[in-house]
Amino acid sequence: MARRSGTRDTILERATDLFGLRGFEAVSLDQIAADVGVAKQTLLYWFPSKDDLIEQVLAATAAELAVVVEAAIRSAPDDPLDRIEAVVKAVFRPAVRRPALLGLVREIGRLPSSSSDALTTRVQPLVARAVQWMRSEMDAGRLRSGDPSVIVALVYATVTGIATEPEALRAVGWNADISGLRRLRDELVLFLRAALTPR
Amino acid sequence: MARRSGTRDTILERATDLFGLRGFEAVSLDQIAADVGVAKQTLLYWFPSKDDLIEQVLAATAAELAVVVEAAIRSAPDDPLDRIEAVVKAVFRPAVRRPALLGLVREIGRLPSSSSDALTTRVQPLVARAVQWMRSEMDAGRLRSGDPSVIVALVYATVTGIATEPEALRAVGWNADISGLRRLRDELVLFLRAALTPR
DNA sequence: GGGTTTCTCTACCATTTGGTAGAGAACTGT
DNA sequence: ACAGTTCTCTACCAAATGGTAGAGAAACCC
Repeated sequence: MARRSGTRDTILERATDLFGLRGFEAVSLDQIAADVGVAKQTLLYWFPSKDDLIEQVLAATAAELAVVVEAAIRSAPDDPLDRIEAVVKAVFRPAVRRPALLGLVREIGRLPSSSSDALTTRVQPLVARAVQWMRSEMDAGRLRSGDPSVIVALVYATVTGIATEPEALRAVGWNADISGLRRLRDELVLFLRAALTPR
Repeated sequence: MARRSGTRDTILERATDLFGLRGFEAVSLDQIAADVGVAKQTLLYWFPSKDDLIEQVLAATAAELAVVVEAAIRSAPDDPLDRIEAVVKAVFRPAVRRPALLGLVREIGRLPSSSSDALTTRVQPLVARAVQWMRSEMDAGRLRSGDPSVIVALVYATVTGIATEPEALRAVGWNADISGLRRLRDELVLFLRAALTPR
């Protein structure tokens, strides 16, 4: 049953980018096939239907993001504020390198929830852990008190908003090159520090 | 040349919601027509093409958002931090009432820029003014120093991220009801206060 | 070498897409 | 009452959509 060609992986990768950048419904199988350089029916050999392809793309993306975040958590420093900074920067890294990844997350709301279960079940525990950790740090007085789940949601919304809307951000007079993304990321970290440093 | 029926306005309104919630390419003229309760060709009577409809939707949305923001600026208090809070809350209001409005903004990046000129040219000056104002307040020492354009972009990304991704936010364990949105908004305002209060 | 599995292809299909042509109501000003 | 405009409709079209059927290479195991 071992795969002998890389076609499947290539399809997954290109589909991830196209879906993330333009949306599931807006990208046709023909377009993905042309992008990969293969016949549409080759896609349908590897993935029985477009819905299945979407599901696999989400599953692969969830796995990839989870690995990055887990690694960042494992190697992060102990000081709560440094730790937050490290993890936020880690989340930003794939988003900067490959905005389509977070563009996918944005697309979830447009799907029947069953298709996004793979991603949701992968991301939820990480977030739950983050919220729990933050609450305990707050109780211990090492972070200023607040509602951890709201803070996490806020960071999440910011990161996805930044990562997926470079064009729209240009509409507010901001330049979406790499250095611009870095400045945004650093400003976000400063915000978090200012808001969470214990008084 | 006066309009005798409200059909055109109804089409614009419904199309705004559908486009904002599901994306331009994902929504067909047939679907909009069915939603409005009219034949597809009635749409094409009022708007010569789908592209034209999109353009008109964006123009109307830009006008609507600009009015809200301008009114908020005009009646906002003088203290810089209070002023920021008032404007942010004003921007949030239509987003909360009608998330599709900001969903539209998110769609801009997927359009040929000519189609979004109407929105861009309407929003840009407002943002430019905000940045200029913030810089002068920083110079006067009434706000902590920073890069105003980055801060504005950050707020913008947060608001659109929150307003357009209730489903995705649920994936990170956050509840997207009205009170949840209010809590997020209030937390954002707290962040801004903490980050911008002069030391 | 022969049979099986892996992999990609051409040919085709029903449905949906954005859009055209043009008929016919219904309201308007005179 | 009548001419012109405003407004919505049915009927149709070429192209693109997701998907099926099945043929033909190429690599694998024996």
